[in-house]
Amino acid sequence: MNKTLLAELFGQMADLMEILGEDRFRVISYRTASRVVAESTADLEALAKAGQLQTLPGIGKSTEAKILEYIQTGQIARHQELLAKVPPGLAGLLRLQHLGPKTALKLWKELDIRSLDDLREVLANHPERIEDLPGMGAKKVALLKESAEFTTSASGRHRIDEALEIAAMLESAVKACKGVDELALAGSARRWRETVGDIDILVSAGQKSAARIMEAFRSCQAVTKVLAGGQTKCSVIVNGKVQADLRVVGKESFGAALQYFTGSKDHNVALRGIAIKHGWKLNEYGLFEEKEGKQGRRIAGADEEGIYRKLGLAWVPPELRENRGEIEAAAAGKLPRLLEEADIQGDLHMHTTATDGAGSITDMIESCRAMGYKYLAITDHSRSQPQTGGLSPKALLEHAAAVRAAAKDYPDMLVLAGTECDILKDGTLDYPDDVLAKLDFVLAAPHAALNAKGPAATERLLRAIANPHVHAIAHPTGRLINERAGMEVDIQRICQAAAEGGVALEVNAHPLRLDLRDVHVQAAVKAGAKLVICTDAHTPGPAGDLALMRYGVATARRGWATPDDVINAWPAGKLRAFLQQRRPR
DNA sequence: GCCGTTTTCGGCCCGACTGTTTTCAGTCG
Repeated sequence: MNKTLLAELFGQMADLMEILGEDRFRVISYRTASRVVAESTADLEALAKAGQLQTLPGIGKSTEAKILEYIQTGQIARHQELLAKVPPGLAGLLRLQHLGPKTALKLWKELDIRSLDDLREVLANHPERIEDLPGMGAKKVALLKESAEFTTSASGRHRIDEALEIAAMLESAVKACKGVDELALAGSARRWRETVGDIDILVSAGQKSAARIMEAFRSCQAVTKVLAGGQTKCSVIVNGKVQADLRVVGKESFGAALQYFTGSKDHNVALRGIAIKHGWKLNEYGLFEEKEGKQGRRIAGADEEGIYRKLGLAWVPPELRENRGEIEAAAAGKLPRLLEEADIQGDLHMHTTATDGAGSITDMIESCRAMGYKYLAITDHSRSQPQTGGLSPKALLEHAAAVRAAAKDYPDMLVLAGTECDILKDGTLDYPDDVLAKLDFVLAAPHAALNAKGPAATERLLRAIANPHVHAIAHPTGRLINERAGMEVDIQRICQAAAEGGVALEVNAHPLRLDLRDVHVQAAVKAGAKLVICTDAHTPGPAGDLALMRYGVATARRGWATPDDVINAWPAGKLRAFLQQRRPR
């Protein structure tokens, strides 16, 4: 069964139902089902067999029946019914900005527009037909033209590192403005999601300064277009591709606005539900008492902590705000002490000039020392990666000797001679066991045949985990964000095997990889598997690739990882003991 | 369609901005 396809199916059903004007809460249910299926790390078929699907939040009787139907027949009758009522391409119109379900319905019924291509054709040749529809006009047509173009050229989500770079530029421009009291990054960037749809910046300032701050924001050099600009809110496009929003609120509302605009939406909806139970109302201006349906006294709002406290919750780190159990944990005082960047004691995945790295062995040791690390591992590529200059067994052993020789000059550092050894297609390793046995640290990693799905991909990793010389699996799925989906594996089996075998799973910190991803980390933590967070550095210097550690730490935090779960947050002695228990006796 | 320390029925988050309007509907986050 394909989870991604099932999730898309539920999403498309929601779109079609929305166009048909069906009950909006029912539509929300289908969107929830889509998200839960997409994010689930559980084996849905096993859950289905056990009659346990309804234990998933947001999955009830009706959705369970539809999942069962999908497993058995590969389709859902209700989906087919919807497709019979609405042209399937119509849902594609909803991807456009300024075009929602009502407009899509109107375009179809009045002008027989059935797809994005149809819409483009009419916009190009007969725009007056759209302009003359009730509720439409010249400006609306111009907006649609623009978003039809934008959707092909520059839509979608942007990598977190790219988003943070743009955010920093915007922040410094706004910060320089007089009258800015507080400034913070909000949205999914503050939550450190792996991709960001748009950048949200929040400022507190007096009313008199708001207009000037807006102006500073929209006149930033990199701003290529202003989408909207009101009294308190301004939306722009930066570098022709990334949307950024600025909101200005009063000081008394800054915490409420920060909470509100940080999201996620699901987290906020749950918080609002708690407020309602108390007879209060929560919005971006504060937490308010309500009297006879009217907004009463503000009881919190200046800072986030106050809002969570009033609602009976511990303050929730932004990385956890996805409504994946953090609210229950915050209510019970059981939020984990999340891993922090300062906990990291070393980096165990990096390359040198021996293969495709840019620094020498000593460059990398010096760089790690400058990072304040206590240990590192040099892990160059194996022979099946000829494009990287992968090492033959003989070259590998010579390289290991060179690493150990260099390490003698650094008695304060633990330097491990290692490898990033290919996991071949059948799950065997690129070096024989007797070669691997001579190393201090063996990272095994899949590099080729990365579009494998199902049991074969899972078995491949399980076989690598079973090798007694392997200490950790690097970038286990091989996905590249926005470029390659990677292997679809049964993550729960992988985590189980890793936990039992004492093999760590890497959270590759490169913002192109972030592999394991957040929900996989959460599955690993739950299974008791240990993690190792590494940068896969190919350049030396504390400002080079080694500095990417923060993305890995953030991803681990999003998966609820504590320092105890992460072997390179441990002291050197404990790490050594962990690695040595793998040695076959 | 889901869900339940007020509920198995009756709720389900809330406000800003825009365009086409003349008090509001649609879209967005």
